[in-house]
Amino acid sequence: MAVTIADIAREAGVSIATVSRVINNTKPVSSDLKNRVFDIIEKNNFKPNELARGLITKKTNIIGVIVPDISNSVFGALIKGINIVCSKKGYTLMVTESGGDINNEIKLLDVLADKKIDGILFAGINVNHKLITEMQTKDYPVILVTQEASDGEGIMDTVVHDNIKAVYDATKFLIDNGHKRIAYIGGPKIDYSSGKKRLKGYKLALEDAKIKLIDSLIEQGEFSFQAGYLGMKKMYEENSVLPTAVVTGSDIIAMGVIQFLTGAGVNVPDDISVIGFDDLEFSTYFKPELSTVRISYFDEGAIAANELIKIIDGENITPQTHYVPHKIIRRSTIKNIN
Amino acid sequence: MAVTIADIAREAGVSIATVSRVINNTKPVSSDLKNRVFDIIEKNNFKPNELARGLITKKTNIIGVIVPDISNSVFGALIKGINIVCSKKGYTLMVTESGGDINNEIKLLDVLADKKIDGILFAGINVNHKLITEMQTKDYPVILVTQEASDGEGIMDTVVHDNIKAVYDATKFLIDNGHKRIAYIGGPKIDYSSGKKRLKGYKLALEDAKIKLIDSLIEQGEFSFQAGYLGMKKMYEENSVLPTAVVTGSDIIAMGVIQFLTGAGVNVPDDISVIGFDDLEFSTYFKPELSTVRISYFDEGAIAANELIKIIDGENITPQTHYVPHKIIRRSTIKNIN
DNA sequence: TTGTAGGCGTTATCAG
DNA sequence: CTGATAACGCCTACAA
Repeated sequence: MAVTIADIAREAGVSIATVSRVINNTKPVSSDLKNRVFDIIEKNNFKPNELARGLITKKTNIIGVIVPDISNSVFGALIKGINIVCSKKGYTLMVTESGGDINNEIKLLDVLADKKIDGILFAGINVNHKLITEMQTKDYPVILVTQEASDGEGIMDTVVHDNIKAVYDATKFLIDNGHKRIAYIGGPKIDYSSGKKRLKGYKLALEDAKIKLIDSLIEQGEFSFQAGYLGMKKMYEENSVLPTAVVTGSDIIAMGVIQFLTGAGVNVPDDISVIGFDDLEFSTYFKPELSTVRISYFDEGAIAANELIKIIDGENITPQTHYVPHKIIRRSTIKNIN
Repeated sequence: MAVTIADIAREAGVSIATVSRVINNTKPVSSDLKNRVFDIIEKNNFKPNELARGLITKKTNIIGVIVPDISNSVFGALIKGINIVCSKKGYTLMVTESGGDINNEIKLLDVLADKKIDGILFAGINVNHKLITEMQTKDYPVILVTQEASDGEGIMDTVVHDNIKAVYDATKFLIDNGHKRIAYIGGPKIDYSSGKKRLKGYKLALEDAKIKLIDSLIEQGEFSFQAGYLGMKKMYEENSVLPTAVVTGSDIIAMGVIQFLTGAGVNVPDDISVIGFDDLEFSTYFKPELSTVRISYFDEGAIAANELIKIIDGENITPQTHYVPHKIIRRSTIKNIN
């Protein structure tokens, strides 16, 4: 049986209340008494039971995290960023995986609630009205990371990168390098921020450059190597005139694209330029080294965690969307054809 | 204020005890009463407070995880495996990151204890006597994953791959392909399972094949691309006769090795064969496609989680080391020179 | 500055 | 089968 506050009180010859006060420094206690109690606590290696404490204070110092895929390096970086600030501020992480399925996400919202977490950092695929309503009925704060709400944007506090702008910049970068026939191979349509918004950025950039959109140069699928490979294959087979460049929804997709191209005897970047998205560690090791849009998921996690903790601490914050800057990284997969 | 068991009892016109019984199905309750209570619970969406419950039952259904690096894909896969079985069995994961630092690990052992987790899955770098002693004084079970104890092996329940055998097999594979001058570039010496043991496997294989060990063909450093690059560079510069093959401690190291070799005009695998370790997703996308030793960290996590839950459930298990099988994967970086 | 006692939401023991 | 009631370990008015 672990030592309790009562044991300490007894040994120190004081009341439980007094011990509690010195532990929490919540009310003045004479310094000699304080020292005596501290010594006894130290000696017995006493640690207050956090369950009992949480029962009263309604605080557990646990923060819940919901991500679609724990083993995906994007979310790995995100969680690392979250953990860095949380652990520093005395919070422990409860990490869960949703598979991106909304019913699962709703379930996890409850599982974590049952665990009495102080707040949640939520990375979803499509944070729609239903999900938001669900979140708002909870008695803990939740912050969106990596993904903004697809419905009623601005209602939820959010930390993301500007997906539209990021892909806009990527596309613009290719245009500035002389490309006009630019394809897009990106993530799924259901994925609001990473699917829809990125596509939008692509379209906007073409529009601003007065380049006509060509439907057969747009493919949407999974965020996978295979999807990139197959998407490029389809495009290759269905277009008599190939694009000179392709914007992709992720580095993994880009790798699949390049894999197909190389296999088909199309040289990257001599024949076709390719730009990725995310800037995974491996993108540097890939051959040819992948040009991409660097996103700091680590930073997003850290900022979101900070924001959440502020709210937990009672700071009155009006919901807003924080944008973490991105950066175009030029490596070896883009050719200037001006 | 959330609804409590008292509210349910009142509305159902029964005692709190009765409600508790129908919830936990711990003692017979007349079926009509049971139904009435269930209905009211349903209607009010009542969920027992897990803190209060845990206070009494000494069970939280939380499992703690300690890994050196959350964003490392190896541990990503491990955690995913752990989570799959834990979530299925009603456990939630508390994930922490140690940086591989022993003092940090000891601290986390306490942080998690304070959270009243039911048990811990521990992935360390060097699980020495001090750490084991620390673990054994805790009042919760801990299972080692990915790493066996460096001191007093067999004392702790452990789930790992056989590092010695795995690298032995890798080295043997090269020998069988006609190689005799085989180098080793692996992880740090402090790392017991992944550093020391893998080196041992290499040495054993050479010994069994009656190949003399050459000190200048052995490099130990970090598990990083850079370490692989620099290790190979050093070896390249210090040996007049290059090896015909190199065994590495990880895929990342192997990639660094190949990067240097390629840059130095040495062709892989025509001039030098290389074999990695882990089989990361990216090893297939790498050029040339990396031959490697496949380890299923996912399985290790799943098995370890299962084992831990058994212990938590009171099954009396004698500590043992479970080995998860590995597999040599031949791709494009090994040449048969027989 | 310190102590008493009630309560947080459950489970578990003991009667009936 | 069902109901009081004492824990579980701690915090926090309220008194003193």
